[in-house]
Amino acid sequence: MELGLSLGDASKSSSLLKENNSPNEHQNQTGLDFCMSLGLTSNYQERGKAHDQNDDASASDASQDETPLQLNLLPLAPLPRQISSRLWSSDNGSSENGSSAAKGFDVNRTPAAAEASSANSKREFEADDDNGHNARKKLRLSKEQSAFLEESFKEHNTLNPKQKLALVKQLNLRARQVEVWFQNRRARTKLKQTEVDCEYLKKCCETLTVENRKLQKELQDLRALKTSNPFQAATTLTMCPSCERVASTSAAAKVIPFPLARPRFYPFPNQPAAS
DNA sequence: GTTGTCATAATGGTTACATCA
DNA sequence: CATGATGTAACCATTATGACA
Repeated sequence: MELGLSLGDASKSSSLLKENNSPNEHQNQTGLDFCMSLGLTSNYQERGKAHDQNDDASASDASQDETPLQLNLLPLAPLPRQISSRLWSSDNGSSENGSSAAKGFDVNRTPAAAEASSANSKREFEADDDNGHNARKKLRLSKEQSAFLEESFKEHNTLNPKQKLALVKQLNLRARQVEVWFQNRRARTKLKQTEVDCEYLKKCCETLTVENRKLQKELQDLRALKTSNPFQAATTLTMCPSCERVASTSAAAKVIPFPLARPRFYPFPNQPAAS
């Protein structure tokens, strides 16, 4: 069974339903037109969020045998997103009490399984609570699924359509789920990397602060030296050949004759590098 | 049983790119 | 060829859910 929803223009919905098998069906988003299918056909995978349907490999094999049921919603009918989320956690027939906790659309089920269970469902659009609201259903991937995705992610952190399809088949998930998983996984990687970078920069900052203090101190000493003895000060400066920094620690204590002061550059090519 | 926190699945919006008229 | 419309996929920020302490 397929259920077509039309917002605003019923005639458009009819045409949509006829084209329901088109992989581009969801693209008809202009205006108030809104179409969805659910329940008993192989495109059980609902998705009120129309554009998701494109990601679903199974969406294109919707059965053509069923006569679509078309609803024309009244102005106060739920918004598409609400409908969408309702579908996500629609009653799968496993519970009679109607509590939202007991309900839920098992997104891990195969299309066949979903079809079988939804065959008992007559309440796909019933409100889950008094307000007519419903929460989206969040699945937890099994350990095996997660591990497999993780392995796949190690090999390539982005998916091409072929790889995606392979994972979809292997893990029995929807394409959108695989896609979202990779998306979120990339986000986690990026976040982790950002944290590492942040830590590294923090360390750099600390090092530079210490370095800066040292240099400030050196500068202070040099200035003090210069004011106390301007002639000697010039001759006591030494330059580290590696970092090209002026050392002034003992400069104030004794005067080093100019020729003995370290040259800025070693004049001979074979001269060992400064340690 | 309730509450707070955390990990993460899912959503909606935006953008870039390809294709077509 | 240039251009606008449209479709598609990827990314991002954010939300919401489920598990657990």
